[in-house]
Amino acid sequence: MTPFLVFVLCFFLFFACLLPVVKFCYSFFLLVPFSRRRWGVLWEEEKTNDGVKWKQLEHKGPYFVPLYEPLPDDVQFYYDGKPLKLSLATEEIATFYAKMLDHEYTTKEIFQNNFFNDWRKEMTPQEQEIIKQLDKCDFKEIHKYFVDKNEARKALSKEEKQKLKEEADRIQEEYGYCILDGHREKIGNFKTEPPGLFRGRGDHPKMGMLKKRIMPEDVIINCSKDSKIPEPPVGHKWKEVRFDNTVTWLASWTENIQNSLKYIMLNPSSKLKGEKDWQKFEVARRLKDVVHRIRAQYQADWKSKEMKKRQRAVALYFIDKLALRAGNEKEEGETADTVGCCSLRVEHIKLHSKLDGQEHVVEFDFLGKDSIRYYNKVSVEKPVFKNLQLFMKNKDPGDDLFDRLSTVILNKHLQKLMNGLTAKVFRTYNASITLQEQLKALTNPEDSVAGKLLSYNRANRAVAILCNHQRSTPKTFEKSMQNLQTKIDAKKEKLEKAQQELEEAEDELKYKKDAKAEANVQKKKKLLERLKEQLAKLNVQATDKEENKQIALGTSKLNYLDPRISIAWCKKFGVPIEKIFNKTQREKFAWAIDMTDEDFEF
DNA sequence: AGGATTACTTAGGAATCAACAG
DNA sequence: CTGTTGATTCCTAAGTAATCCT
Repeated sequence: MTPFLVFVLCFFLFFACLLPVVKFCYSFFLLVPFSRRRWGVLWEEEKTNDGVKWKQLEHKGPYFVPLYEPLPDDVQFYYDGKPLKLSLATEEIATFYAKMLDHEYTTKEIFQNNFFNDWRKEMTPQEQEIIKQLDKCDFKEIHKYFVDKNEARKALSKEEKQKLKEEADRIQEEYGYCILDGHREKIGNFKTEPPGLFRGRGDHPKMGMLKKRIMPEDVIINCSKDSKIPEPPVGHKWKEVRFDNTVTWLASWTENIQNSLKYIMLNPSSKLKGEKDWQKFEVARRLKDVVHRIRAQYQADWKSKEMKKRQRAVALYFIDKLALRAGNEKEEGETADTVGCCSLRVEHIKLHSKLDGQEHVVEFDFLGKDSIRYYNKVSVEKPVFKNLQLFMKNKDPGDDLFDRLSTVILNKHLQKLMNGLTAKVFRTYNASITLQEQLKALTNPEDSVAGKLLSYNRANRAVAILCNHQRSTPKTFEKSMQNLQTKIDAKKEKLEKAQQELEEAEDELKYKKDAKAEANVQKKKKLLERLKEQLAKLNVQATDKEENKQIALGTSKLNYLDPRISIAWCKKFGVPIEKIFNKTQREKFAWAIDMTDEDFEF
């Protein structure tokens, strides 16, 4: 080897070794100050290594919720009027039911039956012999015990509460964080789910079933090979320890109700989740560029010779226009009967050639995710209407509306139209674009901050309505509305009084033009102005509240609205970001707060 | 190809916390 | 200071969609 070659080799080796150092320094000294770029660079980096989500992952495993503490001897369970001492396992399950006694769930037959079935399975043979009917079980004393215990906890002294808080903080500190690629990151759900009775939403066939306690033997740990592997609690073992860096979860277990997996994952504030979130909105922005083409195509497909294509085109139209969910098929009898677009049945829509002065109206009425009702009357294009008539012909109410379509077929089609496009992207896209348009239309630059916030909430509300994000009217709604009205009335009265006083003061000024009278007029004027402002603010509040009664704004804000739209709006109109994003939201959207200027356009 | 499994996002309600009025 | 109320945080169920498996 010639000295020259050796030199060249050393030269390259030297720089190869230096590369990580250079990279580190670069990111440290250059990118941190210009943090706007940080996310961009990181994303670029991630794209190159396919499937690998991290290089280093170290954590302590899940925090296991405390074991069951038996009831004191004087708290009794009664069967058929007679006290009955239960075995520990049976007693624990009894407490699950007892705790829920004043919840609506326990009045439902399915809940009762499922509970009783599962409970009996865990009883000793002797208990099984005695306890044969749920309605002979008396849990009242146990119920009262827990109610009292709750009260007692609330009534604890400041110091005692502080102590409990400190203990919780200690657990959070120990189990609530992990090390991911050298950064300490917050974990989302670091505790195992406690045992209890399954609370499904809507008409769930499994409500009331026993949700078993998770033990270390059920848990799979995922971490990096060279990290400090978490210790299972003493006397226990993990089900498995694996080192899979193509997934983002830290631990998982199989839940016994649906036999599905549960995961311990990172908090939304983490870099990993933030990048994913950002990516999601970038995909939606790409849809913006091609959506016109896609719309033109599905409109053309309404007239296709193939039934399959027509169904696809009509379904996509619904997903686009009404922001419906995709609607995967689900196993019958395992979950509540809910549907999305592709799984709509004939019974879920009604067709009206004419309704309330509109033509070709489709009336939707079905239960969607979480058994939330979707009810809407929409006037559609004539070909859509004709197609729906065709799809419904010779079908029973319980038949699929789109019998030749599934989410898999639809998504395969979408994938061809745009890289990364799936049905749910339309929801993200339509939500974000609606917010941007509504903000443009509703914001008045002359308004006060409070007025601008009302506009923001209204824009947010338009999105929530589009996405059908509902909530049950808060229990205290009527009362708090009344309180607000009382306040408004009081303010009005004050205002009238101030008005009168001002007039009087002005009269007096006309009468004796001295400095004192002049000052008085000015004072009264100021007071009047202030009261007017306060009244306006209260009225705004009342409007906002009423309009928000059954609408949940949080879900769209957290999941569908590109935070950069909101941040740009704040910057443009001088509204502090804290007014629209609370602490958690600011943490989740740190990536966006970092990179957004006032001229950002979705 | 298509059903099953896995991984991850989205969702509303309950529990808890903080702010405010009385 | 204390109880009420609204806001925030926690919890975990219920979706979507990718991937695995046969």
